Amino acid sequence: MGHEVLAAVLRVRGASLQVMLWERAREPHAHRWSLPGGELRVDEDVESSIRRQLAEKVDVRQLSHVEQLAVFSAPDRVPGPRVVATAFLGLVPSDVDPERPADTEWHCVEKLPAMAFDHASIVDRARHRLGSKLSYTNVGFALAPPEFTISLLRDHYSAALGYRVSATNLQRVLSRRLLLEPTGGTAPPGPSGGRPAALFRFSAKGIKVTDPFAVLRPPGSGRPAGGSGTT
Amino acid sequence: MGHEVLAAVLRVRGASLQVMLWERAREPHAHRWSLPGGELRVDEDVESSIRRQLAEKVDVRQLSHVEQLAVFSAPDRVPGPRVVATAFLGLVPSDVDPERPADTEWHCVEKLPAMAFDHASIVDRARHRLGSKLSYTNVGFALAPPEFTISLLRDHYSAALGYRVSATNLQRVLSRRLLLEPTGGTAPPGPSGGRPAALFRFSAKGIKVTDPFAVLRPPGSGRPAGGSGTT
DNA sequence: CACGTTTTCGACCAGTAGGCGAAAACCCCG
DNA sequence: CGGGGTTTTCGCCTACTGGTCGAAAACGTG
Repeated sequence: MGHEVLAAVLRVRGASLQVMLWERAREPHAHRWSLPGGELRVDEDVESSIRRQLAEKVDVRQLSHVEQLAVFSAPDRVPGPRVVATAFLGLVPSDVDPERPADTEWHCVEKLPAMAFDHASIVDRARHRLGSKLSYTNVGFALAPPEFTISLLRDHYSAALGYRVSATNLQRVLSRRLLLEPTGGTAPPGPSGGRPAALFRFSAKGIKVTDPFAVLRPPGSGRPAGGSGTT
Repeated sequence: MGHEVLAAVLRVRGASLQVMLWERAREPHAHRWSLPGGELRVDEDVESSIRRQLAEKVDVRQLSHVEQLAVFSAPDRVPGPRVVATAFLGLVPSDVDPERPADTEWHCVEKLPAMAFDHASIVDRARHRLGSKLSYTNVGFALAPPEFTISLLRDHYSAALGYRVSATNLQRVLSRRLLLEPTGGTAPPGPSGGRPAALFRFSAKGIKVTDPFAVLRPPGSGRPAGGSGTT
């Protein structure tokens, strides 16, 4: 029974969320688009494996986030011999455009091309996971450059979530979690003028929220923003 | 490369959270305790597989919740040929005590016995996941009988979370999500008297929260308890 | 220098959870 | 049968959160 690793690598481009896809040259499912990945080797765990395989497509240093998504194991998910897949979610900041082989391209997740095997459902799962985690973790910073304006961050959140978010709110929420640190610099205003935006960076001093907030907290532990995220 | 499925099946007993373990009779790791599970067959997906394998230990109808946890894939996680494991989290209500084979026993998660392979870390992961999901989903009901008092529910939450929760708060939080439905009946008071507690059941009319709340919501969507849990 | 544009900030409101403390409902005992 | 102990239940208050709105700040352009 084979085991493969696959990754839905997402990034924000303009106002849309994109996923990195790879056009299959060979049968089965030739000319359909698939997720990067490949067979798990005997001497590596799944995370090492996906990082190794992604390195062929993008510079791994540019991957700002990698996490396990789920196992896809329907017996007939690929034709031929049985293959179980461990799927990952990967994120790339919006300021880098990694060199990539000619057979890979970024596609908007809203209108995916003809996808191979069950890869469309993996992309869906990745979108959903990203959307869920955006609000209660700090993975949002994995989508943005090291220095960014609140407007840019808002646009990224909007693209990933699929609905408009308010810059006022976003800034306040993140500030309360001590995640925003002003760099002092400002970004030049756009061609139509406007007040120059202040630049921020992600503050490592902040609350690192990996897991959801506990709604039911230990007694006397203050409020959510007081920092009760486990880890 | 082999693939196995394993489950950390948890339940609350009194004030402690327990996990179902199985004592290995054969080498390797004979007499150490391990999680139920076994090899994935070629004609089943991982979830079907874990349900089938758990059926040998407990009545599957008593499993109130099953979900994928993570893949454990360190090359040397088990001696001998490579085996990748898909781990699950399972929950059993506290009112049933399934008949079980003589070689399986419930152990308090606080003081686990000598565990086989990497199973201790899987139990840890399961505890952590349950704790996280308790507050923002309704998996809490999977730990309780179909009819329960608020005090019982509070005790279960306390056991699973590892800290005291207030019954007042718990009731209010769950009520706001429309998850509590009074049955009308009352439970007899304990041996030391006291006001009889009202019985509740889990209301299917309520907000089914599977994913975390969105802290940043679409505009004009009201408040968290207004029901913005995705799905 | 008035105007449009974009960012930033402050104020207000509704809703949420945490923390009491009092009242209700029961048992037991004298 | 009434008082004391026990447990549940309910109401009130506070702190804090996120959503919304509008005004002020800071820039370019005509």
